Amino acid sequence: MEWAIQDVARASGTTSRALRHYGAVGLLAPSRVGSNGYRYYDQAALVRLQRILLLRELGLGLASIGRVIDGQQDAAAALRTHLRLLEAEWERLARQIESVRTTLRKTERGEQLMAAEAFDGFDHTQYKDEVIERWGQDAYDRSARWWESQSGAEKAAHQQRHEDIATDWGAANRSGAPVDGEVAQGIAARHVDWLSESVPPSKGYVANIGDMYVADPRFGNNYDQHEPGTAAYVRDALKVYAERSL
Amino acid sequence: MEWAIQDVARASGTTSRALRHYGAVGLLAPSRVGSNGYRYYDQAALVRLQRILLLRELGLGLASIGRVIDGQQDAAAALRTHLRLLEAEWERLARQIESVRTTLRKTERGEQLMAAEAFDGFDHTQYKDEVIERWGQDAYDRSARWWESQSGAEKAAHQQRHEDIATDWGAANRSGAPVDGEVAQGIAARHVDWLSESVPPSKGYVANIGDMYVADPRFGNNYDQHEPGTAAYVRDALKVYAERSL
DNA sequence: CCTTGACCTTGACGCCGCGTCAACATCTAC
DNA sequence: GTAGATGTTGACGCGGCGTCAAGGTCAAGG
Repeated sequence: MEWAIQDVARASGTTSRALRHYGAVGLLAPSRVGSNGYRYYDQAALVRLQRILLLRELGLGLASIGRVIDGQQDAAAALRTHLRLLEAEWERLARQIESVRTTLRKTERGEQLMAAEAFDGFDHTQYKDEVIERWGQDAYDRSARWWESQSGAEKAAHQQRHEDIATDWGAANRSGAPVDGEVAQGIAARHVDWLSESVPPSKGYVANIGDMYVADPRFGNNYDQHEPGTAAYVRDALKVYAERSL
Repeated sequence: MEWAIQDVARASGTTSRALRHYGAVGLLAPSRVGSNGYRYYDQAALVRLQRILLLRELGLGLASIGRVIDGQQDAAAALRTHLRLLEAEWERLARQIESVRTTLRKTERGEQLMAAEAFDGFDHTQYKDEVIERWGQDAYDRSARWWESQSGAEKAAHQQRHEDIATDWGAANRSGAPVDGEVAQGIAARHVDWLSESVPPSKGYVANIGDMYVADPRFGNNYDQHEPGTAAYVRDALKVYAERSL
């Protein structure tokens, strides 16, 4: 007993195009191909198709399905792997939905949160892992809570202050002012003051954050863009400031 | 102040490839292009980029982002539409995850649910609308509940019984046995008995279901594949049986 | 001046699972 | 014979870039 492609498609709830596709990728070959090129499927092919469609409904990719069906991979193992992927995606979606809801609420309240919050290289979510690794979970949590509590305008102001400080760092470096001189130490004081808006800065924190500016170009560029080598200059000036004044 | 593409990429947490892509699709043009073809971005471009990335993090497509940013579409409206999509997808994923978990449990218990539950052309979900239209909502609900309550093995057995009956219908038709004769009516009795597994068959139901076998090839093929014209044969035999015995 | 290495360009394919024409051959029924 | 349903292969499209490929440009150092 055999069926034409359209019969199979209707019986299985898929399409003839999909069946041809499965043939093309070597997932399901017709049991017979007529001299006219027509594809015919027998009972065995239907069973195989059914297994394919079952796994596909679960969201597996055609490649995995092929491996499972041909016995090259354990079905349970494939499903477990797949399940983890699905769950991760599901959680990602949940977070995204929350973000959209929040953003929607804010825009409806008329907030212009998409305005001019220029990049500051200190995005409190983007570098989450690094921040936690270096200063611990609480520091991150406090910082994140603080950041979340700010309005768009407050965030923008905060970043503007930093932008000004970075510009001054660049100018100081360009002018050749010594890192332990009055100019540099004055900027360092403002820098620490700026830092204290989000996190109460300890001596060790201030002394070491400069290393990160130098080591990590994602942070350092904020300074080096004004004048090359400024990140290192900032690092040294902050170390001096931490020793002297904290 | 302007920045080279790589600087912008690092500062914004994206890639130069993406920036070129945004340029190519008209989403974000560089503020200046050098005579050497190099792209440079100024503050305004950065602000625009930031809005792009914000919306992209929320999962919006580049096309929508373009419309929103260029003020051709209300941001709130776009976000609401998008939110509905996300929520639908989220629920779909949740259902899929449940399916995978169920399937995984079964395969781990050793059940061969991917085995030979061949298509029967009577899939209780596939033809939902038709079934409801012909026999009403309750009939469908009852049938669906019954079907759902069956295990894989029970479903397979149910379908195997039908497969046997269909084979016999084909043989009876081929042999030329009269539809009101002993052979055909015997098969009709088994057929009705089989039907009663899922739905208590009324006289009218039995008398008319044969019409559907003939009218709808998706159903009729199950019989005609054994011997052409068997669907009509079954229809006639069932009509006689309904009159005489129900 | 030359090299090295980092960075820039355009162009094009790949991914994933088919949907959707297009252009043409074949089967079925009247 | 002819219409209409159904079959074939071939190729593009989708979304958002990643990832070569092949080559031009620039700053720094010898």
